[in-house]
Amino acid sequence: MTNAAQSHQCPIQKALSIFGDRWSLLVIRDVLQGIKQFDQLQASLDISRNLLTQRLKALEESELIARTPLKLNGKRMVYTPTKRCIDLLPTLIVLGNWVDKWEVSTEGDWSKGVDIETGQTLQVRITNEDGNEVPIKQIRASYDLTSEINSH
Amino acid sequence: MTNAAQSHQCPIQKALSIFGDRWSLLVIRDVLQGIKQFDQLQASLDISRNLLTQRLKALEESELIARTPLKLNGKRMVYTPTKRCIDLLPTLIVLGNWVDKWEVSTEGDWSKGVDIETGQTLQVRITNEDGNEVPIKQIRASYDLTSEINSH
DNA sequence: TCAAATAAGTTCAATAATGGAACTTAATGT
DNA sequence: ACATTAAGTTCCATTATTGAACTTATTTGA
Repeated sequence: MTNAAQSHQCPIQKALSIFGDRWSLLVIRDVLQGIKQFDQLQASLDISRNLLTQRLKALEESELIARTPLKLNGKRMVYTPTKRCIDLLPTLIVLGNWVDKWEVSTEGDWSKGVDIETGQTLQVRITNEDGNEVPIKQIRASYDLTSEINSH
Repeated sequence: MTNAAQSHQCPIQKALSIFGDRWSLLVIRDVLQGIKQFDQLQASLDISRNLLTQRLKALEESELIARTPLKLNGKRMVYTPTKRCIDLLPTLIVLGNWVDKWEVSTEGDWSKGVDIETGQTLQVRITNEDGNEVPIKQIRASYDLTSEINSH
């Protein structure tokens, strides 16, 4: 219980408090892919319906997903990503790139994002304020990782 | 149950199957920050000890964390990040940047990574193969998001 | 050297989260 | 009008997480 408070300030912790359960990020992925309706999400994810209801409600409250009637005052609903949700795309892309690099091929649609203009595969660069790429060994995460790198 | 198989091929799904529970990513964060011992991790995270045991074991099996005795044949253990774990840093940084952008300030150490050479804050760029930055609206995630962007 | 403190877990019972299946209610399509 | 589709809800079984006390071995310090 030494410094659990610190954890609470941490942005990673904050992010996990928003979509750090077993389903939310997959719901986000599907909504970003254009799946709009409850039953389609349920089928795509193979998630329990009551859980999907909960997750959608929570994501709506976090303003990551908007829930609007298909027709005015109708009961058929449509789920769409908000701007902040769309802004999670880079996160999903880096994560996808990591998996592609380190795990045996998963060959899904989501492997990498694609540049609409050129059709090219997207990459993620970590840069400093000068715009220069910073290699991982040169990153300090409030701790000097150069001493951490082992042989695995 | 339509295409749950598709989910299984997806790298996001794969990533979540490795560290997509409520604790693993925080364990990874702490280990990347240089926390090395069981009790220190437990105190920092305020996690139940038996769960921490489980998570460390799973992360070791996924080769994200190495568990080695502090002294040869000793019982005191040391947990360190593997290369693939260190390679998750960009993901953590993009995620942290997202939180910093969209959520009220959390002011933790982990806000952003830092370039050891210049001390500068790190940024994330999505680029195409030509090295040109690609704006989010120009990203296709197996679906054209330009039609998705709403007013939220 | 020997007792006290530290480290790394394990065990077990209580609580919370998730999963599965059937059910309700309203809107569509024919 | 009638069958079907869509969006949930309800309820129970299963699994995961939590909290606290307990074990075992290792250090540390008087």
